[in-house]
Amino acid sequence: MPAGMTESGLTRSVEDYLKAIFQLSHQGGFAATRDIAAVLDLAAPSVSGMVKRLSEMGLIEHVPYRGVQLTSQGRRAALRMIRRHRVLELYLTRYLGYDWDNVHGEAERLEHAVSDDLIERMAAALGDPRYDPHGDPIPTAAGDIEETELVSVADAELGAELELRQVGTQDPARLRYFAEQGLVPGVRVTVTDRQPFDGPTTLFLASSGTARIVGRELGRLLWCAPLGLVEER
Amino acid sequence: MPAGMTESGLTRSVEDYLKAIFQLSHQGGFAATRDIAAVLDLAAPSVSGMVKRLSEMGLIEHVPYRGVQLTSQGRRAALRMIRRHRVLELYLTRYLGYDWDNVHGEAERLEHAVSDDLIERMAAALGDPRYDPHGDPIPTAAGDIEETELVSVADAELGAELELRQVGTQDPARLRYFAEQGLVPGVRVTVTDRQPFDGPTTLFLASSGTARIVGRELGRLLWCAPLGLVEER
DNA sequence: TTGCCATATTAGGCGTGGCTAATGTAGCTT
DNA sequence: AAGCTACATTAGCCACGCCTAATATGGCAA
Repeated sequence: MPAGMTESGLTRSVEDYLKAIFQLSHQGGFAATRDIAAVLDLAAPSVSGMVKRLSEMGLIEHVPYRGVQLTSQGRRAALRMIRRHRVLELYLTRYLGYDWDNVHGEAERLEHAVSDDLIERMAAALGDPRYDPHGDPIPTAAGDIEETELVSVADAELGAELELRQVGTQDPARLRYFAEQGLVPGVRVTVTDRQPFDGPTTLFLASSGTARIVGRELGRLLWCAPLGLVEER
Repeated sequence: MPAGMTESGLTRSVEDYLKAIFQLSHQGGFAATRDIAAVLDLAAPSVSGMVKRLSEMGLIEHVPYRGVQLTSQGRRAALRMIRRHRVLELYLTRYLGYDWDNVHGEAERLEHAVSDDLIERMAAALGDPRYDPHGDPIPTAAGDIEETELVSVADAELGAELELRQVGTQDPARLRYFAEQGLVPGVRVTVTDRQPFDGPTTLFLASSGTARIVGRELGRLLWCAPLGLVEER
């Protein structure tokens, strides 16, 4: 086996591209070259070059000047990386004293180095978890991932009773702020108010009996399920 | 910071070379190009090329046609990698169900990816351990390593009472065999016999009251301290 | 002393994965 | 319909880290 490869037979770079493309083509669409470049912090021509290689490897479909889409093989590899990342985040948080705001970078590097065997040992130690510390679903070892319809706090209807499910950022400062505000996965909130012109949303937290005002930018990071429709998790 | 680098600012390759050179120049001497190549499973010219770079980086001294030696900076970097490797081996063994015969490869890949922070968290969880699962001393975070005079079973004097301290192989088959035979660090043995012409050594195991016959090749892998001079560890 | 042989080095090449500068293309706007 | 602009691609470059083939060196043996 050639050098520079991880257990999957792919390079670290390839693994990072696939993960980025997966996240960008979330709703079935195409991922644009410049968006991939932005996510990975690379120059656009570097992405063009890699796109060519990934496409020759059968991991993506490339429509010139349109963007790329994962093939089923590429999707499988991407989900594998996401499983690794999320299992690592949860393990580090649960057993090694990491917090949800500083665990991302460590998992980002480890996800390329650990064996599948180690990931499964960690998952077993964690009791085959379904969600990572940010509430994101952990794909199964078989490559299935839960897809739930969620609504962001910024878009939720007035009066809606919601359960906060996922916090969609890895920015440490924002995560620390959310934690301070008690805005963590599992919390139940009611949307009591929203200012006009895309203004901030006011939430009532059932548990603490207090209110929170959440601006547009942060509100878009807080993903909720309508209460009442809440399945057990 | 340029790409392809680990937390130390060195590449994976560089880290591997330094570790190999450290282990080869164990007793203060020079490490030869071909020995480095053999340890890392590379062609000799690849090593010549890297030697040039390492030497320009100030990590080694190179005497052409003689070999290389670590500078103090190189030694520090090598000991850091050895600490990482050994802490990882012990952590994986203690907490994630690995055995001493299958933990090496996993640690070998992780040692390049984990942060110093994570290593220190693991070390803390383990109670600042001094020895890895094979009995090898773990360098401190400050870069000090215990140096003990040990004698191999193959060279030990007849009648000597010894404590087995280190098992000097990573070969799974040999390690499993040693474990089956009860030849693990901490065990006390007496050298009761040795066949002539570099023949096998017979050991008496105090704990089980049984004898073991150990051939030359394996005997050289079992490193012992004379009993009586045994400091607490 | 001269060869020979093991070892080391130099020469030249390749794949990966970045970069900048130059060029092409699609789609909106006037 | 023409042109502008944002985006994508191609061209050409570089560092890293490996390789094989060719050459140099040092030490032992005849």
